[in-house]
Amino acid sequence: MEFSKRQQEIVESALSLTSSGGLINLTMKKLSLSLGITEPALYRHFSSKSEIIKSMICFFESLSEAVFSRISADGIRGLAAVELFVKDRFSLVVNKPSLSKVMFSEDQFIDDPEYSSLLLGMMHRHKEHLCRMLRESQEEGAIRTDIGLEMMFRLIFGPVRLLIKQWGMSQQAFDLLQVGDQLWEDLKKLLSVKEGA
Amino acid sequence: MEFSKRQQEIVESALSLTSSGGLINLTMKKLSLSLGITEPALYRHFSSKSEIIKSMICFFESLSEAVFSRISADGIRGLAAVELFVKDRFSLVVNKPSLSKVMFSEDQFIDDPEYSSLLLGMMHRHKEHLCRMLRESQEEGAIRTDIGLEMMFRLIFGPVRLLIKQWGMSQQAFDLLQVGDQLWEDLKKLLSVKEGA
Amino acid sequence: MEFSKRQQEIVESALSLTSSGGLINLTMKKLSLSLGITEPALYRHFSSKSEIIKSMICFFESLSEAVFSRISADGIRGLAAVELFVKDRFSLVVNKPSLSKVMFSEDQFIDDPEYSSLLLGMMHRHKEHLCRMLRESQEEGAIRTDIGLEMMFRLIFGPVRLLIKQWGMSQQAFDLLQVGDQLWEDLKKLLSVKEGA
Amino acid sequence: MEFSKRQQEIVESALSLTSSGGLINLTMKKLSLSLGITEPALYRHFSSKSEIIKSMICFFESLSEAVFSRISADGIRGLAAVELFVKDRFSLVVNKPSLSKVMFSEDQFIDDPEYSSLLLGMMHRHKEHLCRMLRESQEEGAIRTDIGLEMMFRLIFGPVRLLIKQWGMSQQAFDLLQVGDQLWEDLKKLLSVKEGA
DNA sequence: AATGAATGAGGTTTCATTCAT
DNA sequence: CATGAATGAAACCTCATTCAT
Repeated sequence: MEFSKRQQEIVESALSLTSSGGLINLTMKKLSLSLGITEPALYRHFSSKSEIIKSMICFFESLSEAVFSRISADGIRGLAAVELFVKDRFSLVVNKPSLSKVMFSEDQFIDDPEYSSLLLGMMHRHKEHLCRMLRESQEEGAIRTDIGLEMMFRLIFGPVRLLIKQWGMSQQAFDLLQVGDQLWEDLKKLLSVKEGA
Repeated sequence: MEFSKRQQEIVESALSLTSSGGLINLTMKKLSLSLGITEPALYRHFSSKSEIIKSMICFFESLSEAVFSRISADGIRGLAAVELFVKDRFSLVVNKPSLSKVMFSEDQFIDDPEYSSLLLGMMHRHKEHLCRMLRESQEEGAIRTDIGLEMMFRLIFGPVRLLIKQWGMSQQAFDLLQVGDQLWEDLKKLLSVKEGA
Repeated sequence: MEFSKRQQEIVESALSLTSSGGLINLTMKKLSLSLGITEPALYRHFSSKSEIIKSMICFFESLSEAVFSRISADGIRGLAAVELFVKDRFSLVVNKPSLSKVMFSEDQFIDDPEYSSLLLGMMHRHKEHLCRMLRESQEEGAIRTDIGLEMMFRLIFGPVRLLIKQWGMSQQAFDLLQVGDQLWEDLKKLLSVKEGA
Repeated sequence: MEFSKRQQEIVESALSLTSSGGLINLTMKKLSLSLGITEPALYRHFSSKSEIIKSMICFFESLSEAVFSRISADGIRGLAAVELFVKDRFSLVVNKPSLSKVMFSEDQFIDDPEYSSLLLGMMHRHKEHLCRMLRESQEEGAIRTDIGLEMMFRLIFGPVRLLIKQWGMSQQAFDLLQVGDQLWEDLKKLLSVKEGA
């Protein structure tokens, strides 16, 4: 899925519009205005609004894949890898706050099965990556083994998602990186192997 | 905020439409069709679409408040109260699966400050209730005290929200009540006071 | 297929637009303007442009069916019935010249199978009616029997159609009723049983 | 009116598009796609869409003129010449079925006086050619003389046009060449000088 | 000879809403 | 309490065409 420069600009504008007002706010007219072109011009680059929305989703996928690849290339595994991914999510969102309102907003894409299948696929791949890392962590003895991998995934990424959403909804009222670090510390406390055991 | 019978029917239909296709799918035309009346008739009961949307949000609030009141009336406190609330969320959603797609979809309502302030208020009140319960739990010695209340709220409700979302997106592919029980068991493991301490 | 008064007005306006400029000239905007209403108002009466076009076709069908019924009710049969139908076509077109440009313009409706099947059905029913009349004529001994019914249908209605089209394309340059009478006289000459036989 | 090779390709593609879906289906975009080039490239060869449409009409004219020339060059006259022309129409259409849907579709070109005058001229020239042939036939005593030339033109070509249209609309459901031969036989029966006279 | 990018006009349709009845 | 008819605004998209390259 290669994007031309113009296509990238369009997807970025689309993300920006979506972040401020949801998918409802993403119209071809507003999109073209925000790019300083006319509506028909958009259709030179994407055959439909659908394609633009799907490209937004792919853009997320590519962001995540990039992190997974980097982590893998650096030979990082186990809990350290999970930590890197989690903290990358936070800094991603801090550097581009508009993402915080779109990144975990699967609901908005429910209406079209075209989108939801794309999203489900993406979520599934993320989960696979992370469950693998968590398995490595358990094998290393870094985290407790009395909780299933799927559940552990939820226990970690549920709070991460909620924190990012709170940050977005509060208009960035707190320091996400700092609270994010704290969350990770607390997660480690919870997930570490019980001392007495 | 009292609702007439007709108004309740309208809000229920609105929820149903929103759950299948998001807010984008909630139009006055579809709403009137699903109720077997005409569009102008809706305006007899609500002055605008906005009012209907806000009523949907209030409906959620009332559902939650009812649980909090019942819990309080029964004299239940602390971790037991949290458990009741969490499990109530699961059974709520199981009994009305359409709710699973609307309940934690704050994103869709971001666009209008009118809605987001309502939602923020609601989320804030929930959090207050739950943080109070968690404080009680800590005071009872039922859960660890090395984690802040706000963070503990996220650690519990992040996974709860994510699980419900997974269930909704997977087309109810698994037994939410059973996995929800397991989640609660695992949460108790994590949050219980460490034995060795 | 009952039409409300407003629907009839719309179909008439649509026919008028189509007659001057073909289907290409039939747009919802022009249609609404010619009726003095706005575009959305049209959608109260027809769910789509397609429905309007199909109603135009049905309108033709009803015109023809009315003639067939009248002929049948008057107990007219055989060649006299054919003559009545043919001459009715001419006076129909003379009284509403715009029809001459739409009546035999099946080509314009080719693009949508929805339309062409409607048209084919209509043409087929016409042919059935007329072939029956021609059979009666043969049985009465009014016309020759050395030519098949289908072919006789073409030999009669081919020229009728062509004459009407010539009249329409020439901007009504000649007296259609008079030339039409002449055509019928000539057709009778051709089709009458050969004297010498 | 000389056409470059590329221009011929364009006109052929235009005919093909028009035959499947009418003039409405003839857009510069589809035309360019079907030729594997871009839209602006079309403007290298034709200054406008109008010119392409007019070229389509001229293409028909040239097809007909070619037949008339050949007939004339072969020294064929009278009824034999008419027969040749009629049968040429049938085989033309059989060899390129798409033509059957465009050839007698004058309606689609009515909207623009630019086109209709071209068409009227062409139809007029055809009629002149054929009326001349018919006059020769009468003079030869091959056909009856109690019917005017113009009317005889209609009596012959009305059925020919209708047959071709029926063939096109029926998706080539019958053997046009065979039924066409039968039509010609029947026409000869009708037009031949009455035996008894 | 052809392309990539763009445009103004206009296409069909849907939106929330109003008003007379 | 409800309807039928209508509306202005805006939705997505396609049209023929142009222009710099």
